[in-house]
Amino acid sequence: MASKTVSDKAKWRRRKGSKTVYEDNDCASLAWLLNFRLDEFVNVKVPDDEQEEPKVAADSPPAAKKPPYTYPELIERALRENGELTVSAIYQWISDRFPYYKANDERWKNSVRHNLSINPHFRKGARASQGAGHLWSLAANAIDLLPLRNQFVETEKTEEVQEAQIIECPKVIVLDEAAIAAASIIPDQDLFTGNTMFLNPVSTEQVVRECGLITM
DNA sequence: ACCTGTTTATTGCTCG
DNA sequence: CGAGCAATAAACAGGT
Repeated sequence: MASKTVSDKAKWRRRKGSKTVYEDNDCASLAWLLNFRLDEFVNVKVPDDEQEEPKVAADSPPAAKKPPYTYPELIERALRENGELTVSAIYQWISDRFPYYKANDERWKNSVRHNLSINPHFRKGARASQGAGHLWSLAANAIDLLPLRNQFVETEKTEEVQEAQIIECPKVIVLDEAAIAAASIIPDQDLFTGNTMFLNPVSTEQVVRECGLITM
């Protein structure tokens, strides 16, 4: 909070680093999605079934620790449980379960909004019935990728295979991205809860076309 | 005015 | 050590 006395020049100088990752080229930007985001979800956080809240959440004492979940994970869980939520409902869900976020603190809410915006895992839906804001839902159900990632986690050796796919087979990336995008808007089943997620019925082809994923 | 959503910047941490 | 990511902060625009 305090240390924000940076000159504008410094700001402009900085902004190259991590941004280029998902802006500069289509395939690479999607590769990162496959590469780390799903990996995180599968790898660490989502235990077999409903372990739900970490021990902290159950009946946590005043000095609640920060949950070992990233914001995307928290949001994802909220959305998996509820399908579609408004931003404020997501706030509610998180603060209900994690006393750490009980405080009416603008910081973590800002982070939640930030994550919703920048993370392709989340998809902005229709406007909420009343008030400002939209309904948010999970974009990629990763129905194919989750098991895939599990394997990778289990056997580290296969990491090379994974890399090879991403680097050597752009088409795979394109198709995966199409699958992800399509999965987000086609009725599908949630891997963990079994919830059916209905959104706009759009064909994979259409998604591919509209996203400009067909290059040849 | 407030809430929501987007974007940019910065910092800290992890990993190769 | 550099690159990349998560978290955080903040500015800004649009909607109600």
